[in-house]
Amino acid sequence: MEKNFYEQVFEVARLVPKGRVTSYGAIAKALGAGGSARMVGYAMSTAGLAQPSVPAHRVVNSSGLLTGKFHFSTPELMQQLLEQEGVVVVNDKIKNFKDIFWNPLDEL
DNA sequence: GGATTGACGTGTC
DNA sequence: AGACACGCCAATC
Repeated sequence: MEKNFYEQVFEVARLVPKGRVTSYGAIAKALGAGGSARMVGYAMSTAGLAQPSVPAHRVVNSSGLLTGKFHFSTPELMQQLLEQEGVVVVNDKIKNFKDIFWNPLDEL
């Protein structure tokens, strides 16, 4: 552990390619945190304060639901950003989530 | 330094 | 299918 847990989370979150999404649990696992998926989400809450903007909109829960959209400037921002990248969002949930899901472990 | 918290995950009812 | 409960682990108060 040379970096803080937060920084590691931010790092992985920034690695998410455009038009793709990942889940908190996947990131946690990629960091070796395993079941500490909550920490990932918690870290993301500070992502807004992180200097290199973190694409938190590309990170959703395992169901592909935009759980953290309320933490953005505006709840609509998250969905808008995703749609901008070609991600289809329906009813606050990502369509074809499994299809566009980006696994950090696949890159790491 | 103990208790609380939390943008989660999985399993049950 | 929707709601509820418990578990995990680190940061913050």
